[in-house]
Amino acid sequence: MAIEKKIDCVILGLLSHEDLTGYEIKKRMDTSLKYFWGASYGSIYPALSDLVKNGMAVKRDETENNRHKIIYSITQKGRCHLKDWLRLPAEKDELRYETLLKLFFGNEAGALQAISHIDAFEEKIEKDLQHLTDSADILRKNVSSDDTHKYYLLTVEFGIKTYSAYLEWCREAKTMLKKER
Amino acid sequence: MAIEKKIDCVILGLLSHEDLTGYEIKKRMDTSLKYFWGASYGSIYPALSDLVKNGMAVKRDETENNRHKIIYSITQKGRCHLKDWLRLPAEKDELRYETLLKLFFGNEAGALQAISHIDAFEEKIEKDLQHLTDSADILRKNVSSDDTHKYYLLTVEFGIKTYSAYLEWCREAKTMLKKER
DNA sequence: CTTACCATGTAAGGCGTTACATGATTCA
DNA sequence: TGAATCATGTAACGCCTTACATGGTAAG
Repeated sequence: MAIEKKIDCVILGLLSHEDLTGYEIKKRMDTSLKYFWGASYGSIYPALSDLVKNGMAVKRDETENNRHKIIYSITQKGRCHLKDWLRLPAEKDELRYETLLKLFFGNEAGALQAISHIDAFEEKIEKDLQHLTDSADILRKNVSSDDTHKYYLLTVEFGIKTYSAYLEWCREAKTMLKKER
Repeated sequence: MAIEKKIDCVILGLLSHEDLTGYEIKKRMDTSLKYFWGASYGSIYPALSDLVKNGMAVKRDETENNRHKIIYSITQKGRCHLKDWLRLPAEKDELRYETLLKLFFGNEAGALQAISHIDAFEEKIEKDLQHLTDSADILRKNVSSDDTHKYYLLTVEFGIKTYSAYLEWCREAKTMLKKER
């Protein structure tokens, strides 16, 4: 099993904090990680099976108020694997913004349409920024109690910084487009 | 042929400016578009075939100083398709930063390692920012002559804004990590 | 009683990269 | 003469998403 498969490493990373079910892992992806990494059930559950098969994690069945769960824990081998991967330099930081793509070809459609794409983008970013700011407030209160919060906060602050820059750009871009029409 | 296939729309967008060969399209992807969209030959050439098959583009063979080329042009139908796609709201703006992922799990590896990931990230961003700044300077000089430059400049300014924010974050994040060790 | 959430998975198919294969020309 | 660039393509493979399939529980 090579080191490169990202989904495995992400899951191991989450399991290194705490034991989790596949469902809970998905929730983490949709909240804490969603701004810079995503994954669906269709990749999470098979990855969990592989992890167990390769001795990186173990699973146990539990029933809580008649509800069946499969809880995964990281093994020593899994922790080593995670550490090896964390040591390697990041190889791919990539951004795919359809909004920018549409803007790039903006002359084909005109300034009004470009502005409406920017408006939609701005609205989404504003909402997400609010959410990030809330997260940061909560994290700052707990940052001393748990070291994992410190690193989580760092990624949230990355989001806040960049999303604020996006908003600045939105305003300037729209001003430019309105002026030159 | 549905509207959704991105690679087709990107190629049509490029062809809406000028006739191009597959090779030249790849070059555009690696320069003007690389900060927010990427594509390899393995997706470009098949897409070009499909585009011709569907009447969105036409190709012609040419020989320039004994060098064989296949030059593609957009058709009226292709232009309509492009415009239809440009009208639709952008559905996916997504970022996948392995650096942030590794940072998120930073407590497993420690502050020193986190800092070295940030250093690598910072170095790459600084280089790219320089390149973006150079592009912006050139574009600003030509922005009045050609409307397509205006929109190109907008995306470059997006890059400059966000990359500058990244650098600010890098410095703050490192300060935080060094202080708390 | 029905909507939302908890919970686990599979199958088909899409999309794209990497690596390979080939060959000409230009420049040092 | 050898490296870089121009130029076109294919095949294998990997990875992931979407949609489907199933069923329990909590809350309103």
